[in-house]
Amino acid sequence: MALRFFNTYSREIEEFEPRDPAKRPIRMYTCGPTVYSRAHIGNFRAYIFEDLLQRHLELRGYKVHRAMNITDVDDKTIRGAREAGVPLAKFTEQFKKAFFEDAMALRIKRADEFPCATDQRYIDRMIEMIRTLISKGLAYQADDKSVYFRINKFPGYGKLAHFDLSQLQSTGRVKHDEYDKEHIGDFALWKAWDEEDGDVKWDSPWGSGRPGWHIECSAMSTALLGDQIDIHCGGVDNIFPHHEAEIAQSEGVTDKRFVRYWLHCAHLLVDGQKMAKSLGNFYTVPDVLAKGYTGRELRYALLRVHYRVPLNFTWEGMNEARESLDRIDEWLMRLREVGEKQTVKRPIEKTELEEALYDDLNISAALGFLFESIRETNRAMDEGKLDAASANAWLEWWKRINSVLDLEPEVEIVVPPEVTQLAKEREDARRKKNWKRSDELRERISAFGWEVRDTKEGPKLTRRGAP
RNA sequence: GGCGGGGUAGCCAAGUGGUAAGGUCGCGGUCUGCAAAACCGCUAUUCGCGGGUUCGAUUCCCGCCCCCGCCUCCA
Repeated sequence: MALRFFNTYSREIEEFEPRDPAKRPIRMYTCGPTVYSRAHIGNFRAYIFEDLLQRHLELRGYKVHRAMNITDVDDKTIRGAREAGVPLAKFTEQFKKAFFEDAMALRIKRADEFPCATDQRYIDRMIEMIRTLISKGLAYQADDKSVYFRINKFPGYGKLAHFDLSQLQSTGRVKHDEYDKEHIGDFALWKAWDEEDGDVKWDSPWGSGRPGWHIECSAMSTALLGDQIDIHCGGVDNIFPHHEAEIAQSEGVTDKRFVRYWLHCAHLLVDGQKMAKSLGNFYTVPDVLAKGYTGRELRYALLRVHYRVPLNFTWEGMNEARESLDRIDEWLMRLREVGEKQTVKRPIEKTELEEALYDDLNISAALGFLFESIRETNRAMDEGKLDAASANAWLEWWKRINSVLDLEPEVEIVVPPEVTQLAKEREDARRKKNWKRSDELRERISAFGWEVRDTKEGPKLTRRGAP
């Protein structure tokens, strides 16, 4: 079955054909965080989508080489550092660290490369690219000493966003220096130093300054992945201007098609509104963990809705995530019990879940199949009709599936001695049919976060909301 | 104004030209001392609204309404 993705460029679902699948890995570039504050869970929705995409490609047998940039110089990082009274690098360091912590909590696979915009290697490359753009007439230095991209000289500008440049309206979000630019839509490649930048500056043929926002991605992606990359992802808000500008810069320099497939993730909403720092309606990963949820639960909550559909974040949704995961956990435990005695392992031949993902990562259909399978195998186990070999076959299947979803609970959690002791006392009480004491002890066990279940094989302790 | 995304049960959410997956919640049942877990049953005569095409539309076409996003440094 063919792998298909919705390409923002064409606005159509297209069959995925990597540029050169035989000779080299798929080249994937994903827009990463701007490290001026801790990323919020809306940012992480995009990173989880990219994680799902990469893992799914790998399950399919592709090798993936992925780069994720870290923007560690821009207006906001400079302002933050100034306000904190620390050097830029020191200011951004804490948020880089936080980003990796949060990504790990959400089980996001590390990219192969995490280039930083302030790396001299990339600054040099940006300067080189800007030089080329100027020599081709695609860029110019204005009176304010900054260098701008001349969008009127690049005919394709606006094609990704499907914008007609004459229709552009200012939202007032960004201050325009209209006197200096030839066209209001011209964007900065190199920003001339000004006082507010303090000691944040690099030398260039156009004087001291710093890179514009978009050029870093063009420089780092082409430096690490080559002139032409297979997949480029980000949030929908990056379509314009950021990715549009990247196309203009990269293709302006190389004269080659920059990206084959543009994939964009819809926003995470709160109360029906986009989650954003500027609106103040955001949660960070630690905020969610502080409410008692695990990274795994948040991962599930952000993963379970198709990436192109806006997802409204709610605590009710977090609870649904918890309950759904508990269902999966219970199922795995039962399968392991049934499969224990049998060692021959061969996955069950079920491809529905993977096929759902082939269809533009249809995660909802995929999870639908997972839960249907869970119900069917649970029924078979209830009836004693699932043999050890089949249980193991399902476990092997799950192992494959879980390499994409990564939703399995952490290693077996050891039951604390206090809980074991309470469970023992409860069994004594139950033997004496002292139900009142038995129920009290169940309550006390529950207070430790554990649940005791009386099964035919005796009492069993399980942990609710496992990490 | 331009360009997108979305509107399917209390909530979340797939899907198809032939009469609606799954999750969660709720109710009833089996099991249990009682529970829990699991399973069984019930829960949208209906897919934003109005037309059209069709034997048949939630699905295709036209018009309209509502929500969200982007329109030059937001994932």
